[in-house]
Amino acid sequence: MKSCTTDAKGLLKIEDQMCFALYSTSRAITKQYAPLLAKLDVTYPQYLTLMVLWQRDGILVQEIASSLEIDQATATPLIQRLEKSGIVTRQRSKEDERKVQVFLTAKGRDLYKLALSVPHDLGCAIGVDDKLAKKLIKEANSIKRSIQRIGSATDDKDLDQVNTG
Amino acid sequence: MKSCTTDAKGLLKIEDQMCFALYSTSRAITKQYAPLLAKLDVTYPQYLTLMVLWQRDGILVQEIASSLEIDQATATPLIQRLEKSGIVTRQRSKEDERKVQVFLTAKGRDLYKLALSVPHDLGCAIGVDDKLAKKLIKEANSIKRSIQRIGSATDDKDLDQVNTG
DNA sequence: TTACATTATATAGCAGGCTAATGAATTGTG
DNA sequence: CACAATTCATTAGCCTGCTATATAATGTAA
Repeated sequence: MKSCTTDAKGLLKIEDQMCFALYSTSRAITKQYAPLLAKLDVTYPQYLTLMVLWQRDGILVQEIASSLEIDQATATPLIQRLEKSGIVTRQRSKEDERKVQVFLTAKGRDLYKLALSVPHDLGCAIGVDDKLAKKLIKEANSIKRSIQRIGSATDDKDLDQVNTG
Repeated sequence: MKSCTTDAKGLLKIEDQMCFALYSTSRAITKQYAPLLAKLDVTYPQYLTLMVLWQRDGILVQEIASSLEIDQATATPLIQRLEKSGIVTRQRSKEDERKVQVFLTAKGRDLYKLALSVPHDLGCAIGVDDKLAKKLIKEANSIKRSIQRIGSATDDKDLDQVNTG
């Protein structure tokens, strides 16, 4: 009788896990980005970094990290690689020497024109209609808000739960 | 006039990107898993691997890879780390020496009992109701299907698109 | 049966991700 | 002012992920 050490009842199935659905789908889409971003010679996280810089050039390492919702220690080498590619430059702030500002180079600014076709091309590659995309963004954001809400509730008292795995 | 090299019109904003929403949300949830899985002394991908093995012990490396929707070259070292932790054993198949079967050890089987509380505890940590979770799984799966559909359509002729970024 | 393709796994090299620890600059406080 | 705490960035060490390549076993065709 192995019923205690195997999942005969199917209580822990990978295809029922919300996190797995998001994790595998985001990787599937990222894989579709790859050939498009290859034309700009950047990776997906580097592309996200550029998006932020095209909005606000000269922002700090920490601001890029929080925009991408990644750790600062992940952002530093990411930006260093962009610097090595000649897409950005880094420069210590004069007012506060702890801070490092990230600036687009001419090459980095020029990539913007190439990037403009990426969303359209990706739409072709994944064939997802705009309505579903917007709905998913909304739902994903509501999950992140919920996590933040619970996480900040140091006094976690009456938090009831469900099996959302 | 920098309007050609910066995104004044907001055409490429990170918060409008569906892929970013999935990518950042999946990492946010994975971070909530970490303390729960620390009790089993496994990572999230290792936990997914265990889920598959609790369903079908003794399956091949390639079967684990396809279940997790990761590359086979990612699966091998993942399984090797589980082996080093004493959670699984690997063994060349007798009938076909190319194949490697992965078996749970007693320790690996025992972890199942501990894992049973993970979905509940994660629900507490992220506070997402079951209905939303199921909806997201469905939507994510429909995206993956759409990608497969287009990807397999070598004769991609009349595929119209949208900006789903 | 030799030759060639295919299959299954493993390895190498690179780019993220994370936590933890380090270092340098700034801020806050007694 | 001095010293502690904080802040910002970097580095180190680990675990994913990927592509490309290698290696061995199997399948297939001439």
